[in-house]
Amino acid sequence: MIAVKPRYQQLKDLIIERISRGELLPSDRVPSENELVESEKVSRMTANRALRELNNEGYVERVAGRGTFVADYRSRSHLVEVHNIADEIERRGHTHSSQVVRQSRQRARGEVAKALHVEQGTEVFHLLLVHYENGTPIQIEDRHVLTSFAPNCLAQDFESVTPSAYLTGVAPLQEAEQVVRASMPNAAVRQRLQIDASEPCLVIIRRTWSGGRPVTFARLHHPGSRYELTGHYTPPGTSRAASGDVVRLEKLSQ
Amino acid sequence: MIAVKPRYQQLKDLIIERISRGELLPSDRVPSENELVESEKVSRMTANRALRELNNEGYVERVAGRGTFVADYRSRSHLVEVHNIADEIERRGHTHSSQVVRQSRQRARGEVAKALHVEQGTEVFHLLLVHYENGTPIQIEDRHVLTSFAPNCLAQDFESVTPSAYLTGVAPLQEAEQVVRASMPNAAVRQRLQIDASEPCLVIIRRTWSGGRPVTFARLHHPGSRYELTGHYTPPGTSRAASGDVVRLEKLSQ
DNA sequence: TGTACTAGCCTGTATATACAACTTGATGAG
DNA sequence: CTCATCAAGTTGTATATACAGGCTAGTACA
Repeated sequence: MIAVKPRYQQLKDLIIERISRGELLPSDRVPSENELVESEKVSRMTANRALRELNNEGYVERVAGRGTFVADYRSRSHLVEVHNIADEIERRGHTHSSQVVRQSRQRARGEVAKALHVEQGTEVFHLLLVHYENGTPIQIEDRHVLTSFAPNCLAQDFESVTPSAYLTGVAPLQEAEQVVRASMPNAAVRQRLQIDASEPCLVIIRRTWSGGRPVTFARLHHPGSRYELTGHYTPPGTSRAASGDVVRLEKLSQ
Repeated sequence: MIAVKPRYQQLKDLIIERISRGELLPSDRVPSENELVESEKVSRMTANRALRELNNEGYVERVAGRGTFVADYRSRSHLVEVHNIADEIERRGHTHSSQVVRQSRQRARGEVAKALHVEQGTEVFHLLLVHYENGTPIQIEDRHVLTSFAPNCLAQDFESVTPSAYLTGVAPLQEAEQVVRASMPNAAVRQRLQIDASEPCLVIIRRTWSGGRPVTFARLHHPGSRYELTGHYTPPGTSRAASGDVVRLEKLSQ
């Protein structure tokens, strides 16, 4: 990277930097175009391009006549397709509840240490909880979190605020990796999900990054008969098809 | 939509229109900024904004000094996360092969008709094939295609070109919806995938749209022990993390 | 013939300017 | 006190202009 970056990109980097170091928080006001013209000695069109692109990319929200504001992490998380199970259930009009099974400090071993890029034996938080939809178990969340990322993780009441919601509130999750597989659960999982030995699980293994390093590692087990993962993809720039047009796929006989 | 669209958006719509009606094909040259200045009576900056945004959105590729060209549908398909199983296998350095089980016309019934938004009994193409990775079955592709979308579907040799590759070549797939679930396969599926009765399947049910309506409907069965779905998400505008940094998750003991 | 060079087109960026539309808060009239 | 109006600041768009740098084809030169 010997070549100097273009001016508008420098402005974008500057603002992204301020956001990701927590200097600018969600809904905070970002310098206006004219203020950037003053402070950064650029033309208004250059400042406009920087802010416009940050808007397209979901970092900020712009309101004509008011200004530019840091976007809520939550509204940006759809980019990452990281669904919050509680929101998902609420959206279906059902009631969500959860039960914390374990909430402790633990030494990271094996794949947990590897996934989080830390030395074997490093202290991490370990959360184990079961999520219920209308009282029926729908997900086991087995999550490890870097202690440096969320220092007061032990004090949280994760039965009222889900770990996912809490973590996206602590800092923006900038990157995510997930693996989805189908597998037969062991006895402990079966018991917690209240399923019998013949039912498979949909398992999601997910790592999320913040500030350039992995900060959480989660294994999510779902009963195959009660949960499915849905995704809808439209290329950007297309006028959105009315989502009412999307017909819910019915249960398949196969 | 009473308000007139901004000029740059009109230009974008114009070009997207030409692309999606097949007037402009992949790698075709798109009018240059100066040509748009002439023909559409706009300033060069407005033409620049239109083409630049189309580039960001993956519709076109721009090369300084040469011009602007329609992007290959394939390079855009990552947006849709529609992986071509053959490419995926090749990327792992393995060999892909496939066997056509059925390739016929059929009358759409039940959920197929519903999914494709056609009347019960409408003629559609039905494809059933098995994909192999190094000779081991890895996917059953059970796909229905609108006859109007791909008229010469029966003449295709789908053992040399996968349906996915063929269909993205026919026209750009503009929208996709997929559902992922874990379920126990029936005997027919078990036999084709060469798995025993205790192994679950990862099932992907996918509809893709083109020109505003659903054109294909596919059910993809994978052996749970041999296939997993991976996804990696980065918000746009971030300088890409070196992908070598992404550590492959190892098999979990559960 | 072959090679070097250049003119001309292209994208990429940056600036200055202009006007429209929206929002908010202050100001002034009733 | 209340309401209408207005001024100032903000984003959104559009234009004209300028220069840098990449690419290509054709031309001039050896």
